[in-house]
Amino acid sequence: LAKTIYDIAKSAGVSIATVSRVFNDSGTVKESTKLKVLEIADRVGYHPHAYAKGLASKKKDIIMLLVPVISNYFFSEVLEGIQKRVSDLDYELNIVNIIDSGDTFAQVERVIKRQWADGYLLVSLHLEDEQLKRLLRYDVPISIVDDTSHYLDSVDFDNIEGGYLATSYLLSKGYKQIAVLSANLDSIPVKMRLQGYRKALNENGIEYNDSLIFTGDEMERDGFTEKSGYEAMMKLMNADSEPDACFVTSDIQAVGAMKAMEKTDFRLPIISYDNLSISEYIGLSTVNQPMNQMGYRAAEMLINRINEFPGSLKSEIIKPELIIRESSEIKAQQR
Amino acid sequence: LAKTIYDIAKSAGVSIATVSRVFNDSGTVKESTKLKVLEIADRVGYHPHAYAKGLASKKKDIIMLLVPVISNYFFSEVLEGIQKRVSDLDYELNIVNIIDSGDTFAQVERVIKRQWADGYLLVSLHLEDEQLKRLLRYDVPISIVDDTSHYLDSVDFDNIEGGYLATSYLLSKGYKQIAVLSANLDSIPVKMRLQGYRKALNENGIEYNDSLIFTGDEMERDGFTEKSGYEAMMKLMNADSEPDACFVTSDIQAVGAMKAMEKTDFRLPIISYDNLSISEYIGLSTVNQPMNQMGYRAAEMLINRINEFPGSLKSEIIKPELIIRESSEIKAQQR
DNA sequence: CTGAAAGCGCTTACAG
DNA sequence: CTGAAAGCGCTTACAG
Repeated sequence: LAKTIYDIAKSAGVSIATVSRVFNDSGTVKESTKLKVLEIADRVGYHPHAYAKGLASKKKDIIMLLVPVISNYFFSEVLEGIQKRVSDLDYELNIVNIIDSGDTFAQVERVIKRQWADGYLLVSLHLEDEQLKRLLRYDVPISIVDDTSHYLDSVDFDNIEGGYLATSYLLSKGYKQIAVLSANLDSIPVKMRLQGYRKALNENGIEYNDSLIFTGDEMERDGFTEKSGYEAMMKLMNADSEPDACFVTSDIQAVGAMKAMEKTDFRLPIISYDNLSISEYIGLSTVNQPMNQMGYRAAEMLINRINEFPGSLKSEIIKPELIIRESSEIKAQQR
Repeated sequence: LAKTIYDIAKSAGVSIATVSRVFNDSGTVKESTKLKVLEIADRVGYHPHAYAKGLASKKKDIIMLLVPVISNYFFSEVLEGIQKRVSDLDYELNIVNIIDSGDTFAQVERVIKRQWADGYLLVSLHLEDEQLKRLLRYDVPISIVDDTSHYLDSVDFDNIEGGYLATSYLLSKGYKQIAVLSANLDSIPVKMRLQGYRKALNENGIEYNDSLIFTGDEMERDGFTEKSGYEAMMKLMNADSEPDACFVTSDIQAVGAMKAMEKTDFRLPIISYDNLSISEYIGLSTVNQPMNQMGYRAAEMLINRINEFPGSLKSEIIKPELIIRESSEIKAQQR
C-alpha cells in the first residue's frame, strides 16, 4: 500500500534512477522532470524508505543518542545543544533510553551492533573504559558525553575547576574553615570537585582538614540525594569543628542540608553544584555547567569524526561558571 | 568491515538461510548448528543489520515515540509506562524529539513517511484533528497520547473529573466561594477542568460566578506558567469578590500564586493540578494524573493495533486522583 | 540529462 | 533439518 520509488517513476514516466536523483539532489535532472517528480511524490505522500536508503547508500544521516535518564534538567539542556548542532549539519537525531537494569553495556552494544546510525552519542552513561574499548570493534564513530575515555572521543566538564571556583569564592569572602558536604567520595566527579577544593585551599595557604568533610549515610545515587545532604548537615552541626562556610557537592544535597538547618538556628553560607531549576527558587549559589554548550560541541565533534574516520582521539573539557545568589551571602549563625 | 550474515555462514559452514533462522528462532535448526552459529556471531560481534532486516521482513519490531518536550516530569512518567510495556511485548523504542518551530505537523509527517517503525506514539503533540486525519493515508498504526482524536486511537486523561474532584473536595470542607486561577480559557484541558469545576458547584447547589475566575496576562505556554499564576492571584487579591478557597489549573501557576500571597498576609486554601515533583516540597494539594499508567496503556493499545490493523477506533480515558497535602488545609486569612 | 543493472544485507516461501 | 533463489526499496557506477 505504501508508495515506492517504482510508483513514482511510473507515474512520472521516468526511471527509478531519476526519481532517486531528484530526492538526493544528486547528478543532474532537468528542471521540468524534477518538478514533475516532486509534485507527484507530494501528492501521493511518497518519501524514500529510510531503511532501503540506508541499506543502499551506507549513509544514513542519523545520529543516535543513548541516554539513561531522559527526564532531568541536565539532559534536557544537553539535548537542546545536540539537537541544534545536529539539525544545522543536516542530520536527524534518534534517542534511545537505556534502562537501568544492570546490563547497560549490553543494551548499548546491541544498539550499536544493529547499525542504526552514522554515529552514536553516549550521554551520562558512565561505562567503564574497558567496556568502551570493546566498542571500537564495531568500527563506527562514537562520542562520550559527560565523561572521559581513553578510547573514544569525549566532551566532559571540568569538575576540578568547579570545586576550585566555589571554594575560592568563599575564601575571598574571608571564610577560612570551609566544610564540605560530600556525595560518595569514590565517585569520579566528587573526587574532582574535592581536588578543586584542595587546590583553592592550597593557593590560599590554608591546610586541608579531614574533619571538615561530611558525608551522608544514604548512598543511593552515589549520595547525590536530598537525604544524604540532610544527614551530612546533621553530622556537621553535631561535630566539634566549627566551619564558617560550606561547599556542597550538589544542589539536591544542598536542599536537604537547608532543611536540616531550618530546624535549628544554625546558618552557614553555602555554595553547591549543578544549578538545578529549583536552585533559583531557593536562592542557592551554585556552580553552573554550560550543558547546552556541551551538547553542541559533542554533536559537532561526532559529525566531524563521521566525516574523517578514523583519526586521532579528541577530548574536550568544558569550564563551569559560578552563579552567586543568596545562600552564600548570608551571615553564619552558630549554635 | 562490519560482519554480515555471509561471513557468519561461511565460518559456520552453513547457508545464510540457516544463520537467519538461528537469529529469528524460526524454522527448525539442529541444536549443534545453532550453538555453533551463535558462538561465532558472538565472537565476531555480529548482529543482523536493522535496516536490512526491516526491509526484508516488513516487521521492524520498533515503536517510535514522537514528543515535543522531552524533559519534564510528565513525559518521564509516561515514558516509563510506555517503555515497560513495549519491552515486555518485545519491541524496541526509539524516541524522536519534535522541535517547537511551527512546522510540528511537517516534522511528524516526515518521520512517519520514512517508515522507521511498526507503529507510532504521538505524545502531547496536540495536533489538529484534521491534521491527524491526513496521517491515515500512511496506513500505519498511530496512537495519540495525552489528547483525543476522531481518527486515531488515543489515550487521554479525564480533565473534567480532575476539576470535579478538586472542587468537590473544597466544597466538602465547607468552602462556598471557590475562585479559579486559570490558564488560557481557550485551551482544551482548561475548558475541561472548568467544566468539572462547574459540575461540582452544580451538584452542591452553588451558582457559578464569573467574577471568581481569574486569568493572568502572561499567555506564553497557554498561561501554564508561574508568572501567569502570580498575576492571576494579584488580581484575585485586588478584586471585590471574597473567595474562601481556590482551584488553580496547574501546579506551576500555584507556585506563582503562592509567591504572590507570601508578599501579603493574605492566605487561601489551594488545590492545583499536575502533581509536579516540586509540589511535594511545597506541600501543594493537587490532582494527580497516573501518567505511568497512561503510557503503559498507550503502548499496549498501539501494539494491539499493530497486530490487528485496521480495526475500529479505540479511545481510552484515564481517571485522575486527588492528593491532599497542606495547601488545602490551611485557614483562609483575609486582607 | 537519463536508464539498465548490480548490489546493499537480510527474510522467506519452495524444494529437497 | 537445510539450501538456492527471489525479493524488500533504494543508490550508484557505467554507458549512452
